[in-house]
Amino acid sequence: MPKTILTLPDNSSVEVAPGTTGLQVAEMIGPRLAQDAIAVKLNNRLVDLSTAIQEDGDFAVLTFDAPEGQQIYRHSTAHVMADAVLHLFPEAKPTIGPAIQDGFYYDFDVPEPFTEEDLARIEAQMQQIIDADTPFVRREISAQEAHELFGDNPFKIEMINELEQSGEEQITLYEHSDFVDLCRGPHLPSTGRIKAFKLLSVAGAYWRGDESNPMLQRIYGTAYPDEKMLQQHLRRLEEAKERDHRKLGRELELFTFFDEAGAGLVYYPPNGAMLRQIVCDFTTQEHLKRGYQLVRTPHLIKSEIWETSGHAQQNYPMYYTDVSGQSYGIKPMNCPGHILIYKSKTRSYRDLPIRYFELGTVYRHERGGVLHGLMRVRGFTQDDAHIFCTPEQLTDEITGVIRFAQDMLQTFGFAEYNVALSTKPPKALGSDEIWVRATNALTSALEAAGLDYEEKPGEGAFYGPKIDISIKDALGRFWQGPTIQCDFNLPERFDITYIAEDGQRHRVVMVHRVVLAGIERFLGVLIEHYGGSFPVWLAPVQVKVLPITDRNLEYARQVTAQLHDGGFRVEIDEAPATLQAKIRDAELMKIPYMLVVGDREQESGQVAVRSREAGDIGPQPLDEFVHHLAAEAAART
RNA sequence: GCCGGCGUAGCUCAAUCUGGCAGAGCAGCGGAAUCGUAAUCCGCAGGUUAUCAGUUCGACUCUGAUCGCCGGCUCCA
Repeated sequence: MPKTILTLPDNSSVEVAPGTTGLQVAEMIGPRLAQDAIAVKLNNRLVDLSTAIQEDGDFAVLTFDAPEGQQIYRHSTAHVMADAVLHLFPEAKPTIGPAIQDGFYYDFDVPEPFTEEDLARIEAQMQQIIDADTPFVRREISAQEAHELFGDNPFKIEMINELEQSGEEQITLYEHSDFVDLCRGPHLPSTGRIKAFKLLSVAGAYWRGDESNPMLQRIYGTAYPDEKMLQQHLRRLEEAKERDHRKLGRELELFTFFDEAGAGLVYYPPNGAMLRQIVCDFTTQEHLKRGYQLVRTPHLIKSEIWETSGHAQQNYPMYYTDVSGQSYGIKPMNCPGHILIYKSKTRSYRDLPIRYFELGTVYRHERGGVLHGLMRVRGFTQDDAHIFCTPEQLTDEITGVIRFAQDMLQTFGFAEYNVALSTKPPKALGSDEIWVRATNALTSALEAAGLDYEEKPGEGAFYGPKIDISIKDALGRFWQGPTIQCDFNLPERFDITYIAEDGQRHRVVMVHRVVLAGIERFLGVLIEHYGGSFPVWLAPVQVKVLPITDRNLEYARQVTAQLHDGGFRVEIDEAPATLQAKIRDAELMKIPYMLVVGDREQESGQVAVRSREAGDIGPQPLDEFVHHLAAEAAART
């Protein structure tokens, strides 16, 4: 009797009769696994638990622990949601409903947008469908049949046409009870397997993300294998709200916007301006250490330069101003300014690489709907540098930038990041040779740094390949961080060259790179990462001195002055309030250290230290505290 | 820019649905109290209800436009 041999993830293998289903194999491995099983991965293909296995190969049972398992679980929930929506809104046309990070959505074409109230009704209907526990059934039909089945849904017809064009002969359907959807699958065995779900929000979304297409109504939701995990997820969302940099920014007086002064334009009151300055000073010093040279370029540049750079023709969202018949563009990027400085002299190969650094403030007219606190603004400052080098120097330069970025991220407490390499897009400038060379430089630099990276083929800019690093914050969310872009375009447009050993002019290679990237966005991420509780080296106010009574004011002022003279950021709370009230105020402002000074401290020349993290840690001589504080600040922890 | 939801004191919110004198807590200011590790007490002040226009005897409330914010789409550092 023939046997099918399956190799399990632990490299052991099992032999089963051909036609055994994935679920049966899972049962053989263990009843618990069978219970948790969502689908099966067979030779890297995802299949239903009910699929009969006819081939040898690698076999894995997917549970919710696997990313694919989560996606399948949630996508099945999306089907159930679509079913519920059609029950309640028979005129709705379902379109697509994929699983996404932490959940799923489904887009519908409906005459009237859904309301928040509709979500509760849809949830109730979904629960009924789940309680009915009907199986998800896979079915394959011909394209012809699919056209008939989905004839009244132009979105599904569009997808069917595309499937046909890509050579699919059979169209796969999944159905449960009377709901049928075009779907590759796989799915859960039955609706009853969905244990905990919640619909979260409604929003408009364009069909296929293209704004020339009709706008659909999207419902976001999430699903987990048990109520506890769902509640945990919802708590994380609540926690994220508490750490929202917009809320903390107001409470800690870090930044603000003025409705009357313009959207997306940031104002920094003293605390925020101090934090920003600390970050800017730090990145400037770190650049200087690494052989970058400081340059400075104006905010206004004649529009002709923006024509040379190509921004004007691209309709880049720039601000322009016209004075006495001369048009100026407010810079949306720092590169042209740096290029002008480079071009102001003839450069020899001996001069290269040249690394120009500027905390460059740029303005971009971002569309109204995309502005978001500090994360997306219209005026922002980049820790921007441009490296002008020879093709041979590219690998070393990029390696240096990656190391730099790693150091900086570590200092700010970001331990994890994702790295993406975007390569040559279909429409690109520059020779194949230079693209290969630059792409190799980027990959070998990534390998030299020992970084895992995801390759995004064809996603580079038209002018060159790039590396994007996104950083993971304390809540596990990823944010766009450092980027490194090779540029073959501007060196051509501005005709920038160097004289090589052969005495001839050669085209320079240009690298654009930011480390913290937009300082505003970086501060936003930093605020959320630390939840506003900044380490001593970053805290706008490091120490608050709290005199207990008016008798202690004079001593408290001495303590304050001594710390201030020592270079620390210190404030005194002279308000006629109780100690408890002063402590509360300082705690709410998340100040790292409070120094309580009363009669006892005054007599002994000490300070009673209260730390944000550890609470009351008792009296000590001021010198001892200063020593400790200086060490903590210097360690940047 | 698009879809939807919003905009009341510095902040958090009431009154808006059903048009009829805009109200509270915190913060602020004044005073009393001088207190030992997360809110002392009393008092005062604070508003062209985002802006502009319309409907109405009368608009925070209804309508429209503009500005701004929020959740998304798209874009992006």
